[in-house]
Amino acid sequence: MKTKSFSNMQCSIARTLEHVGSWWSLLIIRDAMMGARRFKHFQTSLGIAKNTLTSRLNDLIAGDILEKCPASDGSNYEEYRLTERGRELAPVIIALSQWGDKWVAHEDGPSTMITDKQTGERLPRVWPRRESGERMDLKEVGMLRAAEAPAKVWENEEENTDDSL
Amino acid sequence: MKTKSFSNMQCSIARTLEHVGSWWSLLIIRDAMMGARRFKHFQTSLGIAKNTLTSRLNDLIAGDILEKCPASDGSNYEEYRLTERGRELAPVIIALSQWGDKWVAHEDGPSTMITDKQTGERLPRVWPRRESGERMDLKEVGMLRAAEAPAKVWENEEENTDDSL
DNA sequence: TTATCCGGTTTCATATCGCAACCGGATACG
DNA sequence: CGTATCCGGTTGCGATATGAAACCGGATAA
Repeated sequence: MKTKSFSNMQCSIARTLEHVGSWWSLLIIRDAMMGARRFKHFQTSLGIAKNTLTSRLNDLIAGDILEKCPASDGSNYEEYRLTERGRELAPVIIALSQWGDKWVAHEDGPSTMITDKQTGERLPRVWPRRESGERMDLKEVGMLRAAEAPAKVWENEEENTDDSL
Repeated sequence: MKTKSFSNMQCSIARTLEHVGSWWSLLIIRDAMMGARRFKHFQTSLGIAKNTLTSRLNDLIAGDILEKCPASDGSNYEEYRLTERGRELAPVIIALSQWGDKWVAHEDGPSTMITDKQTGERLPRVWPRRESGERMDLKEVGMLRAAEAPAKVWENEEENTDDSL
């Protein structure tokens, strides 16, 4: 028996989690975004078992999030680099980081700062906005079932169907 | 032997994943954001095993992401609702959804639309921006180790230390 | 030429998860 | 009132995922 796969679900969130939803994946991607390239970087930074790391790295390569390429330092080894798909996960990583900073901060303060490289300033929170760039209130955001999608099981109930965002 | 915990890590991303990093957590939160309230809603929508769902719901309650409160439909049952902490995970959910829409879309199209309730329009992508609201290029975003944090293991190497975002 | 580093693989014990059966209290039905 | 069904679980079991430690072959360093 396999652990259930999300890949057949139509939902984009489920399909994304199929790629990055296991325990270590997002931390590996975080380290890659912070400059980790080599097996040992990930291994010592994360304290992950080597076989598990091998497995997760291969999954990320199979999902085209990372790619293996010749080491940039001249050695014969290879290194792991983010693909564009991988780099575009930055909003997810940043959102997770900022939520953690606000709600579950470590007593010593955050260990990672997400900044504007030009100014060195910390970025404002990644947040839903209108086309104009204006920040939205969460109450203004709708998460709706697309017309073609199967009905939510809790729809057509007596009460209401508004989402609670 | 337990699966390794992230809670002792200083990194906010790891600390957040401690709450929402297991396979089902974010899908449960997604369903809650789309209006799911009752045990059976989650169970039939996700196709998750009941004991696993019980476990995940209790974890989310322990993490103050969900709370149990009397049912709004007058029955004697209870229902699960997002706390404010939970609602503030919306940027994470939206970022995951939008990444999936772009990179791993289902052939039938996305099943979930994230919209502006006022206009019904789809939201632009959640993305790092400056205080002004201007969208940033990922190359302009820095993910830096805070001064107090332990050094990254790949720092002080011959090559360079710029991150690759 | 020997020792160490690097990036793994293998083996084994434990932990997590899916599945199906069961269960007790609440509700619905006749 | 009596029985059946719904709801929200719990229990037991087998399969999968993970961690720890030992081992390994090729590249590099001394």
